[in-house]
Amino acid sequence: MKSGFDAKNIYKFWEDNGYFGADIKSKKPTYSLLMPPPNLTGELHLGHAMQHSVLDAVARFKRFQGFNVLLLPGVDHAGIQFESTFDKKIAREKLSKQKLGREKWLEEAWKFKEEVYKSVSHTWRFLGISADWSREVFTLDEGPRKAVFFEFKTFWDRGLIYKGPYIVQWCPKDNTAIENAELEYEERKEKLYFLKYGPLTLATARPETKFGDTAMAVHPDDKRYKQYVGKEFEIETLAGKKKMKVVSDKAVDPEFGTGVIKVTPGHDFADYEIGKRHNLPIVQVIDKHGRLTDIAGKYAGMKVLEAREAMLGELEEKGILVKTEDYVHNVAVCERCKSVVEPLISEEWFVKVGEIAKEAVHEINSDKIKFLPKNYKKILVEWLDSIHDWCISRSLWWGHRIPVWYKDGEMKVSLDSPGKGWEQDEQVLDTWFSSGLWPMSTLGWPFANAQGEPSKGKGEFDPDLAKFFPWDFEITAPEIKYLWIARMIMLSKYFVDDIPFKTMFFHGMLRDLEGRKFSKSLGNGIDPQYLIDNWGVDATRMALYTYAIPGRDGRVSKASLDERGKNFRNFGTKLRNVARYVIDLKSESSKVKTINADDIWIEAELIKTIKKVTKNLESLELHLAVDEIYEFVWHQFADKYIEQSKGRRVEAQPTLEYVLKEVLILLHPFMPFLTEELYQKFEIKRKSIMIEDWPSTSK
RNA sequence: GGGCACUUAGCUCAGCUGGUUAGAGCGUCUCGUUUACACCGAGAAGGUCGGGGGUUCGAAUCCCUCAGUGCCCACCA
Repeated sequence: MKSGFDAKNIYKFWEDNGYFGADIKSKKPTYSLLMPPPNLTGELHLGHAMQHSVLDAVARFKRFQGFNVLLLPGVDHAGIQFESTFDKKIAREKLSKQKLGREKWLEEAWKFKEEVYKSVSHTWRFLGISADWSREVFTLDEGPRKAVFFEFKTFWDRGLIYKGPYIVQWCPKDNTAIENAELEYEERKEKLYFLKYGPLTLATARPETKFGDTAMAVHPDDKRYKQYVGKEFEIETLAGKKKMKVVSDKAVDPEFGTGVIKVTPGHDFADYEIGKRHNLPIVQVIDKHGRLTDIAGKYAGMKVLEAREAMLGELEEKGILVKTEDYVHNVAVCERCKSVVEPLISEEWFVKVGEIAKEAVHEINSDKIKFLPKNYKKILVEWLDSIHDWCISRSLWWGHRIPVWYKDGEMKVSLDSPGKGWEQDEQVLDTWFSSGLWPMSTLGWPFANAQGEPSKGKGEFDPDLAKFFPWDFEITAPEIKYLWIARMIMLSKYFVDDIPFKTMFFHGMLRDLEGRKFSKSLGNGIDPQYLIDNWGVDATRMALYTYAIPGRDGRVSKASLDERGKNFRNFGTKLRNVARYVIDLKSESSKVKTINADDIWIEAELIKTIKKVTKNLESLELHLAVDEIYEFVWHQFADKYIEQSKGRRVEAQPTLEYVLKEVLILLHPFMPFLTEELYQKFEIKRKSIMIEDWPSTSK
């Protein structure tokens, strides 16, 4: 290495020497790691820094062990999240979607994406991530675009995709349908209103949906109301009198409220089902902006909560509102923007995933995937067992546009425009529709062969897929286990008939001291760059590894991270001083090798440490590996052996050098920069510590 | 309502395929200006491993139970 030893130079030195690249022609055994693509909505956060550091440590370890390692990097376009971040940004510049128009908006969005990407990319290099940058993928790249089209086309041709008006969870703020898995529930203290409907009284939390009621329902076995079932009554509404039937349905809980419910098929999932069973009409009361429609008369245009407040007086006046009770229940909110979602009817695209999920369950139950922690196997199987059709359309602009074209009532599935006059579907595909293909689309699937034909699977025409798939290692946060992990397992099985990865590592969530997730809105985030600036990259990585335990959340604060950062910074200094003592200040080595009890002891301890660290790395318990090396270097090698060597320095020199060199290699996966710097001080050496061999214990 | 975790020193946490006096970092206290290092060294105090019960020669580690905390899923209007 020519110039100085700062991290930047070291990183460039590695990159220039091609140490990060995977070799498709290599005869060595393969070990592949897939980076979970971070969302391009801001800088990398601590969780990213942790998972990417883990990937890097494993990658470096496997290289030492002689594997042909592929660590493939990439980023995700993150549909809803990116779009709302970007819209907020342009709102500050007094711009909007309406003002810009789709084309211009997309143009600006891509510029913003590049901006954010730069910072992410910079942080990766700062962290020392040894990824194969020549293979980096963005989910909106041409490769994934074709993969997504292939996915859509295949589902379409096989009749698994359908479009139609269905009840969906609608986020009025993001203005798009979202999935159940994208919801959160918040406990709210609200009121339960008892309303008089003809001869019956019923309880509801949502009087504003009254305009959309098309029936009343009771439980079939409820003796109290048997006489009313099937009959029609005239009831008083705020928009005049209206005829309404009483139906019986087992979905009604006779214990709740009065045992009677109003059925609003347009704005409630359960009611929608009841409506289907009894052929009830659907009336839209709430529009896609969360406001009441014209049918609500003078309440039209009001937001849901406003309308609810506003209509209470009139309800009471007309004697419809009988009483109110305090009521605590869970309200569904959008996971991204936290606004209350409205179930409503919308024209959306769906995939029938039942059979695909079944196959995925078989795959998981065959234990070909090792889950860490292992209880995630059960968690995923349970979710897949009760899966419902996947709503894949989003009313957004940022994403893969639905590859369907219309002209004169005709419709065509095509990647690009079929010709003049064809209009493309306005909607884009759910982000996870493309992310679910990540394990394959990153390897060139499905058009990897020379003929440009879709591949049938891991065949001879897909050299990358054949070589690196399934991935040996994948890591992620537990929060996207259904959205992403389950989808990858389903889609891999369906399209290439295999598992996507052999080991699936779910790390814990880093939380603040109150146990809350880190989020921009809470402002409790800790920037990894802050830690790097204060304690250095290597120390930051070490601190993060102590939290990288499968399935265990970690509570951290700036202070607690500073504490660990400082500790490992000190450890780095310790190691630097050890190296100074051993190498810089070395006296002549003894020609005759004399071994005493101390030498035998330290070598035995070293062997023990190598064994433990190797085992811990194999089992992906990085926190234990870090602990072992720390203990050995500081308290055995430095405090004991080096202290005792001072009286017999010349004799001890070969052992000092031997142990130090082994230690540097053991530590390199975790502290790559410092170990490379110190390694370069040895006179007889390979060009880089990265091309050393993992210490052997057979000595 | 269902499921899954967690509860170990003042703080944040390791350890848990059962086995010598239960560990780390930080914090606290005592001592130390030795020629790698004060971003240091030597040493000390501090825990009935949430409560109770069981299995065992032996349990922080396995089983049952209770309590508290957290997370996930479902969701009743």
